Amino acid sequence: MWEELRWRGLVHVSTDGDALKELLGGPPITFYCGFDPTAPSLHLGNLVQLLTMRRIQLAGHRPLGLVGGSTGLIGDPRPTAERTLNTRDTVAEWVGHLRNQVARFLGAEGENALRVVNNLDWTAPLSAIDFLRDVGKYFRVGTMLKKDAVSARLNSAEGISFTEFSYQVLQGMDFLQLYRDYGCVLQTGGSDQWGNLTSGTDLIHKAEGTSVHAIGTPLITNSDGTKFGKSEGNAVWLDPTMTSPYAFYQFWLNTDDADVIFRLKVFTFLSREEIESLDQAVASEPFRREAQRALALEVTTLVHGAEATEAAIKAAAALFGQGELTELPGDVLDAALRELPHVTAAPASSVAQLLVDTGLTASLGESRRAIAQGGVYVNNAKVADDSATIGDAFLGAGLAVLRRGKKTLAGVFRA
RNA sequence: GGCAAGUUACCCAAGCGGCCAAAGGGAUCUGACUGUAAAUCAGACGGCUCAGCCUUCACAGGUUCGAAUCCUGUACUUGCCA
Repeated sequence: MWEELRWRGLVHVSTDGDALKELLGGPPITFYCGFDPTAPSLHLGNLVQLLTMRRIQLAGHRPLGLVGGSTGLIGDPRPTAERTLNTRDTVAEWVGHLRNQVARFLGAEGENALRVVNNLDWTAPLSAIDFLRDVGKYFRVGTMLKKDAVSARLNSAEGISFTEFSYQVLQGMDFLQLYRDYGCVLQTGGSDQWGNLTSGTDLIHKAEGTSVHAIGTPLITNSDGTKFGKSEGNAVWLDPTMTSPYAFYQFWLNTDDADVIFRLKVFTFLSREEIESLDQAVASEPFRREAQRALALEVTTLVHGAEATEAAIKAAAALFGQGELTELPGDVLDAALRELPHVTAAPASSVAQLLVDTGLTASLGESRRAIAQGGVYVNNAKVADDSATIGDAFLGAGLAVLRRGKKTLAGVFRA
């Protein structure tokens, strides 16, 4: 198991490797990973953790999925800037969403079924005095200041609030609580969380005299230096209402050659042999994008299921196909457009406004610019005039394909 | 609590009375080339009823024909001292 994780590149930092190897190769242990509600949905960064947990679960170990009902109210310090606090209601609502998402990826059946816990359950009843006496005494300020996230902020013009500074203590408490309640001896998380992970192992060492473990997975980056997990500048979410399965599939399909093998290791359950064979394919026939197709298929199926994935593939085939749109059966095109952002509109609607309505552009000015730059198409015909209306461009079934650039599409249905 | 410095568009960062919708870099978008890659080159990058107009340079007032630039107050941030 340990070797498997290492081969997939999932271990960036960890506590003692030999001990972990033994632990993961031995009888079932209980381990946990936490997810803070910073948004209504988890994103691709969280997916790394979810799949890592699943791998460890498949080796027979018992996962605890922690949702950060309390830590989400405090905010994990980011290196750049202080977070804006969300209301308690908002956080509580997001916690609910995260619970469901976490449950989707981890088996709920059998000996080592997923158990979901919420750190608000043990944090909320704690008084400030108890917190400072029973927990605070174990933490040395010098150590706390050395954590990367904290020191980065201290050295910045932004500074850090006491609230965010305290975050590591809360996360340390979580690990201790889970150790006591469930015998949890391993925590996984992103390597940017390393300071918070060790906060827990240190606390348990001091409070209980036991050594427990932590694994930090690497931060996923793109080889060209841009930020991973952004499509069109927006985050890629696991929630299908926030990122459609179609957009999700497209995101993976557009993976850079230089990154695709690494992604397959991290984000799919394909075997070593299968991935190595795809590696060959990238080297010998890159233009076929076999590895990208496999990646997009696997990950979309994991997150959205086989049915939604099939619809996304069919939609892509229809919209990116070589043939004329008019030659496509009406129902195929109709289904494809429903996978995309779409609106209904009257023939008198201007193309520029429809671009805004479908989210292809952010403002009319941007629409005009895009048209002037020759980047807007209706049913694959370039729009030349920024005052154009959708007019009679509707195809037989009363729909039209709006495109910006090469691959950003939207559907328009006749009102 | 005292003293000092700072707050510019998505991010970093210039500007220090008119030539400023505001240099430069990054990110992003479009075009060319391609494989719905990458790299490279070119253009765009506040909003609009777009040869013009409107709203921006922390916030609120003021000085001035004219302010991102000067003055006053407020908020926030940082550093040093207590």
